[in-house]
Amino acid sequence: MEESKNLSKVYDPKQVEAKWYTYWETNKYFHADVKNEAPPFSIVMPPPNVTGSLHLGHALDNTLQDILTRWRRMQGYNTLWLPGTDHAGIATQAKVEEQLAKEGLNKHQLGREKFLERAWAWKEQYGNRITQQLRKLGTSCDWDRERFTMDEGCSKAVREKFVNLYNKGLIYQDNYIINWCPKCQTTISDIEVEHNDTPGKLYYLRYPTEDGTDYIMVATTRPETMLGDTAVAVHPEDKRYAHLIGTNLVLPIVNRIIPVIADSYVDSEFGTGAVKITPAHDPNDFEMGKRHGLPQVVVMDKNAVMNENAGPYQGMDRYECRKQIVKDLEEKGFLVKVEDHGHAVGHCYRCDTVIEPMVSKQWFVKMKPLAEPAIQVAKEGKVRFVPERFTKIYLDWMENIRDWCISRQLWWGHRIPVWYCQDCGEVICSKEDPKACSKCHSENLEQDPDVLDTWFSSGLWPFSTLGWPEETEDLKKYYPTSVLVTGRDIIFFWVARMIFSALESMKEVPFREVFIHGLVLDAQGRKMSKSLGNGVDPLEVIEQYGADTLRFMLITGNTPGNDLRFQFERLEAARNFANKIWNAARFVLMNLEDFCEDVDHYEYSLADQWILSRYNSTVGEVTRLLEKYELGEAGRELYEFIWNEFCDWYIELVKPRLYGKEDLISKRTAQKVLIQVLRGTMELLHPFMPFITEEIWQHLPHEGETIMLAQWPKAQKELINKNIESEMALIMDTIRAIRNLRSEMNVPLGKEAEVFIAANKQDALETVQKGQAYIKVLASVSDLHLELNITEKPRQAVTAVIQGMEIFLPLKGLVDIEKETARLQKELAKVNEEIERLEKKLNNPGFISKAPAEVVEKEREKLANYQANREALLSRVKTLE
RNA sequence: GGGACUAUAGCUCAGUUGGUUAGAGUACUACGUUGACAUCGUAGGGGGCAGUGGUUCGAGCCCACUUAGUCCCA
Repeated sequence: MEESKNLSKVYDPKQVEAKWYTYWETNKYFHADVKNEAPPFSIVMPPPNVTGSLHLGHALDNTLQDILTRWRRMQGYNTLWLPGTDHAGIATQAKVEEQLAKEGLNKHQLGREKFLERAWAWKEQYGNRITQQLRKLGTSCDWDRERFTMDEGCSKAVREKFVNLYNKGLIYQDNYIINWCPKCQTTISDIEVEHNDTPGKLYYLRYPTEDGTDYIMVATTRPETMLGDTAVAVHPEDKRYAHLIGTNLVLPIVNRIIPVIADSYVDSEFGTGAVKITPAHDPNDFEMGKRHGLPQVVVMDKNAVMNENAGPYQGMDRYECRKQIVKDLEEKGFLVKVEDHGHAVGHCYRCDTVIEPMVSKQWFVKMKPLAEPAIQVAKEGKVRFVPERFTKIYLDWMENIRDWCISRQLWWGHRIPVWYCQDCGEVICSKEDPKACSKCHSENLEQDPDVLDTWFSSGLWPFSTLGWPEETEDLKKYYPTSVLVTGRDIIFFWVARMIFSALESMKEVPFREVFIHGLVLDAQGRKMSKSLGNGVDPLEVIEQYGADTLRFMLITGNTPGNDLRFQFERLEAARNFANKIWNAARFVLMNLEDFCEDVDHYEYSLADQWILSRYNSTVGEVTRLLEKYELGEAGRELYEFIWNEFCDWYIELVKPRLYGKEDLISKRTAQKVLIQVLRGTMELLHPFMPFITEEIWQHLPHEGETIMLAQWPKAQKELINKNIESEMALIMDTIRAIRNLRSEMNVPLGKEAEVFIAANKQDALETVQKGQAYIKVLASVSDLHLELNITEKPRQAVTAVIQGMEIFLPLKGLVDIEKETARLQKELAKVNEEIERLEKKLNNPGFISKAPAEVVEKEREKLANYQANREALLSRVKTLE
């Protein structure tokens, strides 16, 4: 306890955070014991990119998880928070390629095997960075169980899953229109395409009929794709073109003969109502091409450069080609007009390159059969989204799902476990690398060069990390997990895929609840991005303000599912809160030196009973809010309790008892209550601000090794006392009223004053009597004259009225009777307004008959109160006349 | 084109089953070096809840429409 006297006046997070984290981790407090009989509570961490670094989104996501984890652990659950990282195919490969480029190399020079060695080396070098950064945030996850999507177990799970789906006929290979990123040189899935509104042009082109007597005008945003046109489509009911359906057109420049087809997909309102169809380079055209059996002419290569099918344009970049083709069409008279036209253009979510829809042979997962059960569980509430509205977003997507393209033309990732026999052409899909062809026994096998979409492995995360496909103890104990905490931006990418993957493999949901949070935006409400340079580095924030402060700032002042703006003012407010707690604790510790616990007699004062009542209400309230995932509200509740009740009132009320030497019992009681309430409050706050609470808790008398494993406080209902609370409320109001009068009359608190109080009711009189000492100290009153009805009310005084009780602050010679009368009249006017409003309400028969009795009763009480105030004010005005 | 979200004090946001005189932080004003804290204390000013119309005894909260902004999907 000696060192407590030396606690610095300002809280310094640096001195405590590293110390406690090491203590927790080395003592294995984060470790979940599968043998522990308590009911399980488990979370798997959304794995950050292995080579990434911590950003505010991670900070928010992991703070929320840590709060839930620490809270449940304190509640006694067998709590597992399983951490890990994701191999992040495209992102990591891109970084390794970047590194190679600096050495003047590219991956083809290196070859696949060597490249992968480099990639693993990169992973070894940077893979720990983000997990170290997570530690700085205070995350209490079980590092002994840390996983990586490409570790042995996860890789095994991926193969198991792929082969199972393949054998069920749910994985197939097909020529299909995919999204090709010319920069990343790989396909990306539909949801990895970001559609940005881009200003563009709408080109009107004239396609002549075969006999040259007529023409159809089509409108397009991508004239260069005309080289791959294999039809023009119109709506079957469009009268303008009815006579041309079934006839042929001549494709300008190329001179290919293409048919006019009718398809109800065409929007007659758009452009000219006639659409050129390029099945190999547009997803909608692709579908239409399939319906009508149209040929697919691919006119670009993998670099988005025009290929041999582009004739004279071969070798041109797609945009260069666009310019040239427009020019040529114009010269030849095929270009009719050009209009400005904004439209959504698909960009690669990784590199922001405009993606090129292209027909190509890829692997797909058949989604309909998998989506069906995934829809059911959400509808039946077996997976519950918080906030609830995200259920609809999830369902809309699931119900309109398209097959999932899972092959990626990358090297870094899980290689597709399919081999092709070079001799007999047999296709072998196998969990183990096959030695020979199962059909012709040839050993001349070649594995499919592609790897799987990263999300294929992260889709298995909740069960692969627990040991699947083995039936491990962990899997039995912790699966299904309790809740998944993640950002609303990856509901489709990840949440949905985990749900359908789990249902297929485990026949059980992966998690019972999904707690969705919003994005962390900058102070102006913009997304943080590298290109804007508006990102805030959480590690710098931790360095400057401490992890507790960052955590508290991130979870308060925002509600579940909504985005949150990062503002330094709010960070300062959280920092000040930490400092306030620190100093309250310092105060308590400084006054504990002579405290001994083996006292068996305590006398609880009104203030003691009040703070215990408030504390116990807070316990109940915080617990209730956490159960509802209202973490921000729970944090706010604690903030208010600590600052506005414990510090502002209780500590102030208790000071005389601590400083006084006479009444030892009273002093001991105050010390006991201070310890009890502060310790309990630290325990409640611990999930939110783990470091400062541990530091303080360790200094307070306590049992156990760490606050982390302290029992979560239980509300003692018998200590919640509404009478005590309303008595204190009257006393506090009285104190405020006196302070108010003093402030208005410029009587500083340093100068003691005499005060008269005329209570209008016996119970009010008794309450104020009980609170006399408090009033004297906190309102700086020298003599308090308290009577039921004062016969001689001081004339030279200013007055306040609360609940019909009159408070007089005599000011000899200082009171301007006229001014004071005016002040009272103003007050009276306000009171009259309220009375009028309430009378109107209470005279409304509808209100009396339909509103609940207690509401009516409440309104009556209010009215009585105002009437009492009016009486008092009126009589005061009279005495001043 | 479909959908979601947001609109409350100068700024950032709470206000969860409709019921005090709508709150907090921050900023602002005045006063304050009383033995936890100036990263503080006391007191104060400031909005009638985007608009319109409805339901209701009663609406910031429910419904419809409108406007503005953000985002998702096609």
